[in-house]
Amino acid sequence: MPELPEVEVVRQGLQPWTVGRRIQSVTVQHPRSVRRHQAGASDFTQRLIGRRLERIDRRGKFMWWQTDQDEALIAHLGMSGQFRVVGGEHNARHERIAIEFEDAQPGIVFVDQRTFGGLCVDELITVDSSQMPSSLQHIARDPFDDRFDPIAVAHRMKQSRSSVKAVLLDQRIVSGVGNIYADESLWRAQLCWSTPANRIRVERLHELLDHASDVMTQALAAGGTSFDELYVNVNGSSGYFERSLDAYGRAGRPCRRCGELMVKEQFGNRSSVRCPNCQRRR
DNA sequence: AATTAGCCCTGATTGC
DNA sequence: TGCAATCAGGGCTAAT
Repeated sequence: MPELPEVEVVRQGLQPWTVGRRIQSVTVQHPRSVRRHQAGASDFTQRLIGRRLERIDRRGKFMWWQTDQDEALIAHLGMSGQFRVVGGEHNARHERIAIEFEDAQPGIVFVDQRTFGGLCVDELITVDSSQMPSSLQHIARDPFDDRFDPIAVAHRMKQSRSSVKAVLLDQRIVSGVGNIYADESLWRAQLCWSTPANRIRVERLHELLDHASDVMTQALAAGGTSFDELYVNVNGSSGYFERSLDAYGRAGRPCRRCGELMVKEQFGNRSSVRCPNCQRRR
């Protein structure tokens, strides 16, 4: 499940292969992968052909290229999206969109088994002195953003009666955190996922955000978390942060802090793993 | 307005 | 053995 560190690995991997190059052709092989582009697949293609990609940015789990027409080519990996650099013939399983460039260098393909991810073209606007795609205005700054304000975000979290995990996953409050790094952050902060955010001292919420930033920084340094071939870098290589995970995927195994057996619990229609001893339910 | 449940999707795994 | 149910879950929409 690509979250902020995995998306950042992909962004950095794509940069040298895409920025400064002009698009020659775009092939949409699956309509669902451009469903966010309201005007349809042919409009998507027409807006991109002949455009030069100027730079690639990211906020939370979204990334986008700025084109020489000052539009944004937005990408979200969803659950299983990948970008692969391909030279010559390519026909990968679950290949959804292919982009070729005017020079003779390799193109890129968007591969996505479950098609939760996708691409679209959108206008760029300036919000709060940051340039970003219009359709991503509701996405809050992530902990890697220079202007991320953990004190303000902690106070915003403190106002919610939802569970602290639901708030941590709310991309309108803080972006980039998904189920893996939410469980990791809560384990480090010794908080139970179900505790209402407004019942937690704001100082502890601030600490939780610091843990989130730390664990994602460490995951990025390790090249991200890979469980299987569903998350890989543009060259097909996997990250190795999985071996460093303390909570996610460790149900039934001893807590690395106290030795108690970790438990898996239902959280909405997904799951949470916590230590029943050092992440006590209030 | 705030919060939560449900939907989309495919393939590996589990259960009968 | 074979088929069906289950699980994974981000982001959006609908319902409460």
